Amino acid sequence: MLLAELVTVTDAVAATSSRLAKVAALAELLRRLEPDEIGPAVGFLLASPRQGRLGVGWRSVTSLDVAHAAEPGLTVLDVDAALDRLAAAEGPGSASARAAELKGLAGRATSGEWDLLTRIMLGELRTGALEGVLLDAVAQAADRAAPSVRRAAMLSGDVGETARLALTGTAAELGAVGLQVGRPVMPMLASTASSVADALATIGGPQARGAASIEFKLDGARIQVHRDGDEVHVYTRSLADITHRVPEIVEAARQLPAERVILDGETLTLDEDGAPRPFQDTMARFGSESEVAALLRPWFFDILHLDGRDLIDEPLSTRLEALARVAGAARMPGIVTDDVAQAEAFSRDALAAGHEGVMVKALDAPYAAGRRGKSWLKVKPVLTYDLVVLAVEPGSGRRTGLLSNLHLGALDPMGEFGEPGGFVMVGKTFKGLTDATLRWQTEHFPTIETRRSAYALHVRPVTVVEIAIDGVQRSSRYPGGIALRFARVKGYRPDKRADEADTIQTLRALLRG
DNA sequence: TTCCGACAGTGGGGTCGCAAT
DNA sequence: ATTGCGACCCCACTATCGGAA
Repeated sequence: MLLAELVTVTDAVAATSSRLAKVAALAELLRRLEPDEIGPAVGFLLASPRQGRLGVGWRSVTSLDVAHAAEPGLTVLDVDAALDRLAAAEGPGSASARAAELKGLAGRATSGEWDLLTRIMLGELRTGALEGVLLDAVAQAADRAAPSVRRAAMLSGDVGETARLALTGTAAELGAVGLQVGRPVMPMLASTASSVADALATIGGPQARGAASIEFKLDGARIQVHRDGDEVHVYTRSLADITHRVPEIVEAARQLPAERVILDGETLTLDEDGAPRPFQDTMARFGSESEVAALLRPWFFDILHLDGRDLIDEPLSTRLEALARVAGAARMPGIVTDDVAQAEAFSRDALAAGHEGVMVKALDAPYAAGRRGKSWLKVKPVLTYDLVVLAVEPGSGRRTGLLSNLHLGALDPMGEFGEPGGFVMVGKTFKGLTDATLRWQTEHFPTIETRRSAYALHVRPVTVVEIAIDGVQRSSRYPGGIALRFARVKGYRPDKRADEADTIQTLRALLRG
């Protein structure tokens, strides 16, 4: 198949807001693919090529200057082969080898094809169709039930292979795709609740008769651990195999009293007193190839398979019983209760121990791989501060033409970081903005503009905005030495003056809890 | 007819390894 | 030795479509 056909279809998909129309257009395309084109094409449609990391980012794409082809000629398999060569380049000279490969590809592509190719390589198509819509399209094209396609994709962790199987295999083969020890599963995800009481009410239902599992929520990295005898693999949330980086977790898995097991959990590093280290310190270890002093410790909160028995379709209550037999000291602290006061007390314990908060989970729910449903709710404390807008950046995509991303400053009353009474930038945010707020920003900020830079409109520091954050972290980027974590807008505060804003000292005090 | 679950988009912070400088 | 890039860990929130109620 020609790449140009994907251009036509993805343009059509982007042009309609109807998901049914997107699914129909994608299904029609999928039906026309040859079997060996399905894997590559699905990778393109998800902007997640099957080759994985290509070593190609925004910089390498935009620094190219090539004349494009006048007529389409590239096929899906041509592009797949070019991406193979890009992914294979490493070592000295690899950057120029990749640049040459990119240049060759760009020269063979029409400008429309190159536009699609760059979006594929940069990982964002923005056509309003990703995994969910594409899986529906696969089901439609293959004439299979959507849930069976989705389940196969989630349990195999591989949408491309699932599409190939659905389109070329039998329904029975698709239905036979299941858990396999050693092959990662898309992890189950959580929604957010505003309080433990709310979470318990949601989980327990209107009558709140059902109890829930309340568990510590740790500020670390998600891990999925597979053990088959002495063979152990550790995967990240995005299913990357990081076994070689975490020997201490491999060793811990080998100590478990089970032969074949799949566990879901979280890992982080502790300080000498056994208190959790900041997320940044955990990431320094988790992201590193080399062994350093700080050891990662695993905590397991779920079990998907135990010694020949799949548990994903069992209720959480059954899975927790199995986990209790296997995990020992590596079991995530948790209680089962229907009592709000008891759950809240447990949440306070989690926070007192230095953790993020708690998870509240429905005991009757199966392990819904790849789903972000209401069966798991996270509850974390939210802090709010009044900060001052220093600049605004124009938005992109559906925020094109609107002023979107805010630069936020804290008051510096003593002039520790500049003029007394000035402001120190502590982060940015684009979150929490409604369409109405975006329109208001776009009208308001030009009226107090002081200067424009390449990326932002700088304004007089007079606009106070209430910002919610989860906390602060060390920063080498910002002059105050801290950055906001997960900042989002709660609302503008026209009733407040800038000199009433919260101070950099107040925010810095959060660093040490 | 209204409600709500699921999805996609819009970007934020930091950390690492690696190649180029 | 330093710098810039790419990859990837954490993440909140709003708008929208279309099936469920």
